[in-house]
Amino acid sequence: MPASSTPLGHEPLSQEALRARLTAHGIGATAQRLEIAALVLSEPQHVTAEIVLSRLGALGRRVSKATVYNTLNLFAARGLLRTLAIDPDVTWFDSNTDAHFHIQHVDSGELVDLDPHSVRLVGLPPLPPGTEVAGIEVVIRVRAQTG
Amino acid sequence: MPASSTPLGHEPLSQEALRARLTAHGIGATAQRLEIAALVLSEPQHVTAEIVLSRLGALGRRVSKATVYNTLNLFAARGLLRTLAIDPDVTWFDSNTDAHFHIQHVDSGELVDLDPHSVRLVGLPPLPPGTEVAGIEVVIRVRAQTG
DNA sequence: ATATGTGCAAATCCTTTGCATAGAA
DNA sequence: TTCTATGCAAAGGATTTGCACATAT
Repeated sequence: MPASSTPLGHEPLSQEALRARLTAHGIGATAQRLEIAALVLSEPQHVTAEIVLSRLGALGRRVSKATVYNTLNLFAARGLLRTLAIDPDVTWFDSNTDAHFHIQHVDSGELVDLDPHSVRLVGLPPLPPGTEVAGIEVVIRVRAQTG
Repeated sequence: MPASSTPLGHEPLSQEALRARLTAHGIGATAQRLEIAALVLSEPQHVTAEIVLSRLGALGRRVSKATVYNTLNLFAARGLLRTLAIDPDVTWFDSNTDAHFHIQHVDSGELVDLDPHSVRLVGLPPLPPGTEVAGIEVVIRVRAQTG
């Protein structure tokens, strides 16, 4: 576990800081990974592989789709990102790894963080014997008001 | 599956009752739909298209994969089932349409209802303006205890 | 008859994978 | 070197779709 370079972990990060962050997580700092890290880790956000790919394209950086998927999955495995398994259509990656919940617009798929202080999960559910919590996800799906 | 309780609409259903239920929801009562309804609506449970397909096969009923998907989606659209969009690998359909949350085993994918009385969501999240709640999903993912 | 539903196969879409090449230690 | 990462295209798996045939009212 790192915790060395960035207190909150989401300040605009220098190339050096990014490299240190990857290294601290046991991730080799390649050009492509640094590009993706710069896009994704600089501030809390929700991204899909497709989004990362298009942003890279907009910046003129050419990174293959396979590498984007590999990198996002690697970051998630090493704790730099959190995988959100709440959308059947696409895998979302969250650069905010703190415990928090989400609002999703069902029409656009867009995700928004839920204010951690506004909603709370109360009560200890009886877990199946021999199991432990791997993660908790709360999604409030919203749509445009009808009528 | 021990039916310790019997939520609304989950009594063992006769062919007549099933037909009436479909008709009441504006669904034409075809042979295939009745087969699937008998399997799925008779008691609260979580199923995937694949599960329904294999159960039908085990009973010697031949229903095409396309029809199983069409039927489950139709049932969900008409309110007989609830779609659970919490598993990136597969779409789960829940024949318990009452508000409740879930525990999922990350290894097997298996879903279990969370006792509605043990866990509660507290606090009103500020919804994006012009939106209304379409649904709320809470998933507690568990895994086999390590160590 | 006339509108609907079913089944098969092909098509889609997201994601992963195999393998040859390129880069880093 | 020697190990690891990248890129391309193909593979994979769940779900949808087009269309001809069958069914129901």
